Amino acid sequence: MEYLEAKEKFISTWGSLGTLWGINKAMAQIQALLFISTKPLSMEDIMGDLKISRGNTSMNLRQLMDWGIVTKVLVSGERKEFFTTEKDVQELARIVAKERSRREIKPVIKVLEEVSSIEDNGSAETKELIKQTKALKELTDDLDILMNKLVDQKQNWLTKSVFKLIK
Amino acid sequence: MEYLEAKEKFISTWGSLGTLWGINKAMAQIQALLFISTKPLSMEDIMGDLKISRGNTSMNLRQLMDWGIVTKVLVSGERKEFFTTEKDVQELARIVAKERSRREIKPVIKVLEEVSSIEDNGSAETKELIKQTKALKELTDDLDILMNKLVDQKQNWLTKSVFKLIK
DNA sequence: ACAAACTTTCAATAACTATTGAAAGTTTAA
DNA sequence: TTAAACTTTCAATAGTTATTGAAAGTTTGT
Repeated sequence: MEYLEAKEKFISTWGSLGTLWGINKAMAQIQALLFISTKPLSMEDIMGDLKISRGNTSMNLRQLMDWGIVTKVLVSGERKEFFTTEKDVQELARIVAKERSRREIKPVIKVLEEVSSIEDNGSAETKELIKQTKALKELTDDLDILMNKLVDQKQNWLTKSVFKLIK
Repeated sequence: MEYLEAKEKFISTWGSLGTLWGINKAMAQIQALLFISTKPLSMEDIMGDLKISRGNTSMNLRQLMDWGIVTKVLVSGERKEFFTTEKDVQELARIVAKERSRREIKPVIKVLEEVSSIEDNGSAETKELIKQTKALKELTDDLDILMNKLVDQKQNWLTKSVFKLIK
């Protein structure tokens, strides 16, 4: 496989994986492109390479910056703006985990809490609703805490400590 | 909050959370409804309760059965089919983790493997592509293995062992 | 073998989400 | 202060995915 083919394969796969970590295709592709680039890229570079419009590029770069995954860099002697992404996969995972927890998991936990604490009027239906949402709340809580903790251990958390425990 | 309001809140929240675990709204809502129901429900019951069409109900029930989350049950004296979902959250998490790994993560790992093992022709671009996709491949691999292992420890895995390690 | 009771399929369409591109906005250099 | 170089915004539109509903298919009881 040639460089160009491999690059395209990577970008398109990463793009369609976007949904898995909750972002859209263009956003994931821009991130992928920056991730394997040896130097910061301008908006022109990105538009040209991914064949997407200026507007689309602008909006998705902004979102990536909101996530904290992409940052603007100044290239001296250049007027236009250039962009890079976090290059360290561990750090990338931390950011994504934190953001998804904040944006998606936390709000769900809040609803589960509310629902599971309605008053028990004695009916079987109410009892079941309380029981099941409580169980779901506890699981979601545990997973969220685990995710955040794992991802806080800055270096080598996975291989270092967790694996030996559960092998 | 009354039972009905709580029930609706739970179903709609769980439904919109569907994307988080990679299924569509109707599918997640059907599962939610079954999850808090005290008895198996028929297609009529589900259509009526969620106000969705017969076709939609049929297709999404089928998908839930493909995932292994919902099963048909026979209710004696009844001609129509009834459905229940796995009621244990731990077991539910196991099934979902296994399926997502198989359907989404494994294929991505395969592509990352292919891309990261292209021949190094010495150029900086190629070196970067190899380096970064390799790092991504290793992280994804680790997370996938971790997810599957955690979820294999049938009972209490979370609270029991992992938490004390990383607290 | 028939028909009633039920489920599945799938083409049409509705609903939603992403993308474009041109106009408006901003920054910079002279 | 002007205008060129650049970025952002957003209404229009394209593209994608979900939903409907009616026809076709299946099963069961008589």
